[in-house]
Amino acid sequence: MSEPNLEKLTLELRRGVISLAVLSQLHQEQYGYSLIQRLSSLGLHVEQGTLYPLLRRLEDQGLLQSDWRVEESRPRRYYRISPVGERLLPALKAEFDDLVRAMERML
Amino acid sequence: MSEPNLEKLTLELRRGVISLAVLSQLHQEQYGYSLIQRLSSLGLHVEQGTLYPLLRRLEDQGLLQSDWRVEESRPRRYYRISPVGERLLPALKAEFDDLVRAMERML
DNA sequence: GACAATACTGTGCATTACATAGTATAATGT
DNA sequence: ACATTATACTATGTAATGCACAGTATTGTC
Repeated sequence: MSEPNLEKLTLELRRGVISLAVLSQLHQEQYGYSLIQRLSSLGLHVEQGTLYPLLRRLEDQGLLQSDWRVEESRPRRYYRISPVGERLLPALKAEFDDLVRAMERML
Repeated sequence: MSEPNLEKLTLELRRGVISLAVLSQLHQEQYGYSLIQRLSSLGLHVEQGTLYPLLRRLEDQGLLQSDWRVEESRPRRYYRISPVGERLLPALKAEFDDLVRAMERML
């Protein structure tokens, strides 16, 4: 019998919503580090090793846009949601709401 | 650029909650096939290839118990939540509620 | 000048939903 | 009587991804 791990299960719970959370926060542009702090302040803790690859994946899929800026005190890559992402976000929100309602019927 | 796939994202969304949904429905014992139908009627569609391995994993982790019955018309494996699962379920529910609240703050 | 905070990149592992295929029995239709 | 559908499960392989871990480098702060 393998360990019954609450953390493993909650990990899976969080997993799905992270993309949604990221997309929802990038109407205003953000760089990775600031986004981590923002999500954290909203109650969603995401590791660097999770967020940075995720941002690259989402950009690779065309849902985000980014540019690298060196003018500021420190070089940063700024991300914002793309038009494709804007179109997709409401559908994803709707899916999430459906899921929440389904879970409410169960619990 | 790889395809921006809504299905891929919603897949990830559903992924985490499936375990929670399964645990929540097994206060009354169920066999796999009936559970699939029950979840489906509640709005959560789960494939056989997802549920059967999941049931075995959850049992392997000690969150479920099962027994194989041949007396009935057709042999079936009945699952129900274990005492360990009962203890863990409220914590998992709480995590889910936290997540939902965090998402509400974002969307 | 040591230390923490900031900001990013890269590699590798473990987990898991699903696709797909296969097995087998019971119920239903014609 | 026979075909089809619904029931019920097992098994294998793949792709995706969160995180651990390691590394790089700059900027405050004490």
